[in-house]
This record gives sequence, C-alpha cells and structure tokens, in this order.
Amino acid sequence: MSVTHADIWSSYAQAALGRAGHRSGGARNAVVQLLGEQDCCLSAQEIFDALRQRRKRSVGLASVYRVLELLLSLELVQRIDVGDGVARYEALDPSGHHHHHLLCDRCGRVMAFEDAGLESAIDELSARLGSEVVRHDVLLHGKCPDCTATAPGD
Amino acid sequence: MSVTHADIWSSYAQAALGRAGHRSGGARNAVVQLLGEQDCCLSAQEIFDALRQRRKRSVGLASVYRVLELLLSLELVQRIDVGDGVARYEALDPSGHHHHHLLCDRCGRVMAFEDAGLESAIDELSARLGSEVVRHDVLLHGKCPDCTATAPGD
DNA sequence: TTCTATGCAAAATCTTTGCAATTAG
DNA sequence: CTAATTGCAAAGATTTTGCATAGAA
Repeated sequence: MSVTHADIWSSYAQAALGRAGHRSGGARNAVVQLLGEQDCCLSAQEIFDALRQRRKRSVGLASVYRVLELLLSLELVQRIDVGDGVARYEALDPSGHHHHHLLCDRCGRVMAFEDAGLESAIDELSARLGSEVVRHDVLLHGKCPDCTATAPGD
Repeated sequence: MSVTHADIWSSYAQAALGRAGHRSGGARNAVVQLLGEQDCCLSAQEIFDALRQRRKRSVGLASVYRVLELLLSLELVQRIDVGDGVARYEALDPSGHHHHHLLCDRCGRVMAFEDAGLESAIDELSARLGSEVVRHDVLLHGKCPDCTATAPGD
C-alpha cells in the first residue's frame, strides 16, 4: 500500500502533537486518521458516527470534541461554519494550500473549491486594510453542480 | 429630522413583510427598526439586550429569534457565523450592495469592510464554477486596526 | 371577530465540563 | 509510578417549540 495523502497529514499532525508534549491515545489517533482521509469538512457528530462504525470500542463524543479543540489550538485543523448551527472541521495543510466552500442551499451539501484569482484578491485586500490578516474563509451560497443540473433556475 | 439610512431599510422591510401577508406587531417593529440602524451584525442576545434597554415592555428572546427567522426567509437579513457558536444577523441591502467581515482574534470584535477587487474575483469565480451562486460571505481572521496598533506582531 | 404576533416556559440541540477509570511513557 | 487520555453522565449555552394571551385588520 502506498503512502496516501491522508497518511501525510496524519503523520504531520501526530508529530506536531508529540512535539507539543501530548501522549498518544486511541480516540485521538482515530480522529486524526479520519480527518486525514477527508476531502472536506466533517462535523463532530459525523466524526463520531464514522468512528463508531469502524471501531469496536466506541469513541466518546466528548473525546471527539476534545481532540478537535486540541487540534484547533495547534492550528492543525480549521473550523468551518456554514450557518446551520453545526461546526465542521477539516485538516489544515501545513503548506498553506487551502480551499473554500460552497454550500448548496437546495441539498445542504458542502463542497470544496479552489480559486487562484480569489486568493490574490484577498492578498491585495489584506495589504490595503490596516490589519494583520492571518486567515480567510470564503463561503459561497448557491446550488451545487448536481442541483444546478437537476433543477436549473429554481 | 431627515430620512436616515436606517429608515430606508426599515420601510423597505416593513413593506416586504406586508406584501408577504404579515401583520404588524410591537416586537417585530422594534427588531426591524434596530437592525436598520446598525452598521454591522448583531446576535439575537445583543438585539434582545438593546431592545430591553430602549423599551418599557420587554421583548421576548423567542420573539427575537422568530422575527429573525422570518426576515431570513424573506431574504431581508443575512446570517453571519464567525465561528464562536453565536449567530449574528444584519440587514441585507436590496440593491445588492454589501460588505464582508473581519473577526479580530485578539479582541473578538467583528468589523465590516468592502472591496471591489474581491467582488469581481468572486464574480469571475462564480462564472467558472458549474454552479449557480446566489450569495457569498468572506470572513477574514486577524487583528483589527486597533489591535494591530496596540500589539503589533503578536 | 378572526387569525397573527407575542411572551413565557419547556424542550431540543450542540458543546463543554466533572470525574473516575484507563493507559501511555 | 505519574500524569495525560478517555468515556460517561451531567451541566451549559444557544436556539426552537408549545401554548395561552394580546393585539392587528
């Protein structure tokens, strides 16, 4: 089996956790592994459900939240809020490479996309504002490609 | 007294509510009036507190939430989520003119800003994606001008 | 008069915290 | 052996809902 993208982030995260003085543990390893495998964000409940399916001994939901909080504090993951009252989390690429999100108002799906033009516009904007900007999130509301095809117009 | 910007949005919102078949009521009028006066977003609790101060008879927090839900469904307001677990709301300008938000990670303040370059980058992006994009939110994380001046670097 | 709007209280959600037991180093 | 990690249950916080009353048209 080859080294996957998932493994790369997981190893990176585990190393950062170790460097920060944290011990290893079953629940945290499982969450880190799962997050590394994702293409887009997951809620704590979704992580809990996914881990419950793949592991014998269940992971506590509280542990999921605690792991996410820890990963957030080390800036290993990012919190995404699409406005439905549920926080979602996704791995942060240490290279700074990142994507943004499209929320489909019809089917509720959250999709990732990238755009170089957007990045440079935000870079210029950051320079213009009298503020130190360390991160940015762009959320588009609309219809995903599937829903656009299925129900064009509205 | 002149016609303020606040009055313009309030009248517009009241007209839209009437057109949609809703009756007038004290709580809703107060929320609409308050939202019209704001330059940036407010949480339900902030709206509740502000109205409690200015009115004799208190407005129920549940009513605030119900009014906000109604205004959202008529697309008269927009919901903003900066990731602290509290939803914020602000009036939507019917002309489409809008701003975005900077969350100060140091003092927690949310500020509004506008940027034409950002808007055109998003317009081009929308055209490129195979999706109908109806709205977009940009959230910057960093330090507001005050905090940048007070505590540069970190 | 009729039906919406409102306030209060209870319920539902999502998230955090307390604590005892487990487990890594 | 020592201290961090974990799971469960309880507590918190935010938002929604039920219901009886007040109020608009």
